[in-house]
Amino acid sequence: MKNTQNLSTIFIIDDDASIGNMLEEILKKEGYQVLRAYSGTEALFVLERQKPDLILLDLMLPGLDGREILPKIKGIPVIVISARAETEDKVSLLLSGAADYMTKPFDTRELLARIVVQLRNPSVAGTASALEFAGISLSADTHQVSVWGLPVKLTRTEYAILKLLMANPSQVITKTLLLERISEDTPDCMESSLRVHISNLRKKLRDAGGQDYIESVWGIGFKMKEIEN
Amino acid sequence: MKNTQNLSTIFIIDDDASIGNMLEEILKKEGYQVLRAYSGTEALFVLERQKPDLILLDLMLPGLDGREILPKIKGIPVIVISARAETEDKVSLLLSGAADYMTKPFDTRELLARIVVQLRNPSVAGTASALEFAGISLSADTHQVSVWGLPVKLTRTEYAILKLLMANPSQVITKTLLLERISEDTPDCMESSLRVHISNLRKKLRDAGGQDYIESVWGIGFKMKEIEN
DNA sequence: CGCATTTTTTACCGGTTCCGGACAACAGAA
DNA sequence: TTCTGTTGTCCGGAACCGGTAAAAAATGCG
Repeated sequence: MKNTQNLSTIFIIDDDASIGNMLEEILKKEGYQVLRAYSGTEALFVLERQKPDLILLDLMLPGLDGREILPKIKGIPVIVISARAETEDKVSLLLSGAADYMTKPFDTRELLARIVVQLRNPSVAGTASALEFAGISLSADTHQVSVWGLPVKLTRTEYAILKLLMANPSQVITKTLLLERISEDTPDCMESSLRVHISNLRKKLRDAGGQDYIESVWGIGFKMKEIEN
Repeated sequence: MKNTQNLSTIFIIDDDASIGNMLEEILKKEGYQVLRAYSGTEALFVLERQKPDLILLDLMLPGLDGREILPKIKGIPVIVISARAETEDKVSLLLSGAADYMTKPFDTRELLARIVVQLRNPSVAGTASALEFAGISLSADTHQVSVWGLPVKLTRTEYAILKLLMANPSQVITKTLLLERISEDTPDCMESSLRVHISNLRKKLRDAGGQDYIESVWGIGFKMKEIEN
């Protein structure tokens, strides 16, 4: 069963033309859309305007190393392809955010299978465009939120928090997870800020909807309150 | 700081005791909760009552083959471990739903990294890490506990204790182990405190369920009481 | 540059939870 | 039984956490 309908876009980042061409050919034969980049800087440039569903990243790159661009990729699964077979390399790359690691030379059938595995994941691929929860509606494209029709003006952070909470209703979101998602690269110690943001968000929602929507779980984090009609 | 709170449960399905024991030891050292099963049928039986966060599945199993139980697992990532290195095996297993595939012998560091990759996934909305025992249900998602449907409000420590006890039902948990897991950053948290926590936990469960669920083993520790219907 | 908005820090309060001692109740050994 | 070590529970103080307001710092905008 091939992906003949749901053609996903795969981004090949590889300076080696021969391997890249072979991959492109195989992937296209499988019905995938293919993007190409031949250096790390080029890859980042492409990623600024396009959002592929999967990235095949060769580590040996001119200019920016693969290791350096991996942390800059967010929300897209990355399969690292490398000639290095040492465990240290695999471990460090996987822990740095890679979704999988294949050693050259590899069997293309296995690569194709592992690509399917990644694309099968409904994680970030289709970022839900609209969320709805007990009167709160949140649209991703317009970045607007309304409670029972009344528009509510939220700041960027408040919006991010609410989105994360509404994406997993009735599930506790850890404070650490919230902090990671909201302010990506601050080392630590803004747990107090989170409290303030939650407080402000609560207030705005309460002013618009008349009730408190966010529940705090002592010592753990926050969740959307279960509302019974 | 280490993730003391979010210890995930990993389910090892392997009939080979030596490999299984080694895995269990390593995983526990990493702070994971471990479940074991030694056959396919046993694995399915366990999965009816518990929902781990990840499954390590050895293909060579007595009775039900690993291939047969893989399709029955839904919503939990499965890392297949097998001695067969042929591409056909990898491909078929990956396409059948496996999240990853490791060939024996493998480097445990790589396995640990790949486990992290799977657990890192903002997992399927499905309820992971749910435990059920004689009317007590404990869900990791909502961080809530209920006895025969009645919600019980537990402290963070109480929750941790109960989770540890319920993860290994009818097995004595030593006081020292409980102390290690619960207050990771207190040098030697007094044993008297643990007694208090257990006492409070007992009281809350008793108030909701009408009976005492925790049994104390003189001089050793605690375990869940065996309850006959 | 000045101004407005947003984010972060700081401080404080009230409530929750934890700790560890005290002491009675209990189980096991002699 | 008596003695000894363990367990269950009560309790006060300490430490911690969460909510909010106000100030300070950072950011965006014209």
